[in-house]
Amino acid sequence: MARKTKAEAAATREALLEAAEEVFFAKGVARTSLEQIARHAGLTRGAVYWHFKNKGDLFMALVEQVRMPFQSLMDEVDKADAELSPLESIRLACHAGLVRLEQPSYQRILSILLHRCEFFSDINPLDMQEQIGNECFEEMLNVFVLAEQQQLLREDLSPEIATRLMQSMLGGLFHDWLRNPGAFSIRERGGELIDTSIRMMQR
Amino acid sequence: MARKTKAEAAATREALLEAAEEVFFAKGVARTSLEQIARHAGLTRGAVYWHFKNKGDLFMALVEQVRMPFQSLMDEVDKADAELSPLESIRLACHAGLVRLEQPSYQRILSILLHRCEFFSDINPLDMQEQIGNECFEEMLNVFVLAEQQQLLREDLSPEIATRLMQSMLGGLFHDWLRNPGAFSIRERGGELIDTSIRMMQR
DNA sequence: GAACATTTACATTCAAAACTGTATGGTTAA
DNA sequence: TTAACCATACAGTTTTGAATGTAAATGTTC
Repeated sequence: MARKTKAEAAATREALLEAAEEVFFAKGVARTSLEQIARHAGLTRGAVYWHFKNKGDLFMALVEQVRMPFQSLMDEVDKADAELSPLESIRLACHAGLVRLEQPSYQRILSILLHRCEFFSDINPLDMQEQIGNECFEEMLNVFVLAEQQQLLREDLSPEIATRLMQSMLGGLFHDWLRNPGAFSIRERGGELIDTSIRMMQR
Repeated sequence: MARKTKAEAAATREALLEAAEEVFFAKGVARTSLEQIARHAGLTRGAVYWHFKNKGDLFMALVEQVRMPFQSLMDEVDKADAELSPLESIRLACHAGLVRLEQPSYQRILSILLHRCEFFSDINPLDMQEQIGNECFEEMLNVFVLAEQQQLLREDLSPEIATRLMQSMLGGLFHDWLRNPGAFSIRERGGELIDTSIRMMQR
């Protein structure tokens, strides 16, 4: 095969990732072969083995794209309005997270990670799930601590429990929704749950 | 091989299910072969193909064991004390659910269903997850409606939203915990979340 | 800047392993 | 005697990783 330019090579790498995303989503990770991915991208397994070490490596590269730290959502909100109360900031940041979920690619990769893959030879998707969750937890906790310092939280609610409540609720919601995104609107139902949660939490 | 008595045959069927449970849990469903399951039970693939049609059939038989309708938890609570307020009934039923999760077999099968299996040829674990969730939802909703009729719920909280909040929160909690049951005590953390949720929900 | 050498970016081919489903065989409970 | 219960043997497919081929892009030298 003729050698491609660096830009073309990068493009085929992207094409492989996109193909993997689609086939993984459609058939699950375990039941898709590298052959199928390559063909779906109009290439052969040679290309796959050139750009990635193996299936696990390809999977890792795919999931690397979905890091959604809570911090960036907060920044997004703070930039729009710097004078928000901590609870309102959390509320809006959660809403911003829902908006991001409307991006189809984002949706598919998250769905693959949560519902369409198992163990791997040396890859453990559960660890990735946990890592992403922990990052968000730490960042949200800081804001809830701020809310408590300003005496905005109910007296019988600690920042730790508040954070866990939000995390678990959102996590469960995402799981349910990604299982069947057509069943209901995530912005609508998620928005309701977020708003009522925050409302119940404030003093 | 010599023919076994009916009781012995039933015992080997159970042994196969138990072996499947352990190997599925340890290696994930996709990456375990029927050979491995049979050997782990001290048998051969012949036994597997006699008792089950194929891997999907074996998987179905395994998951059939974990139906946990919310109703049975409520009954369990009602039997202990018939004069409970609806909110207290829900609270105790959720606690009872946490207790059931301590049963190792229960834990493993649920973990397989949630985290250790993908699609199948004709089996879709996501449908099972959804079905189990929906059953619990309907039953819990009824009790929350009762709570509203007795004016025990916050005025700004509908029974539907209350139910969804509890469901999502518990679902997210289970997912997190089953990912790594050693990380924290489900009864402790789950108990906290349940209690605070109910407390925040009441008028 | 032209000629040459070297990599790159894949396609193609090959051997090996793993897994499945079925078919067959043997023994004993019914 | 029959057929349940399971072991064993067999054929077939699928997938993987590595080896090999190759033409163009890139680097190097003068």
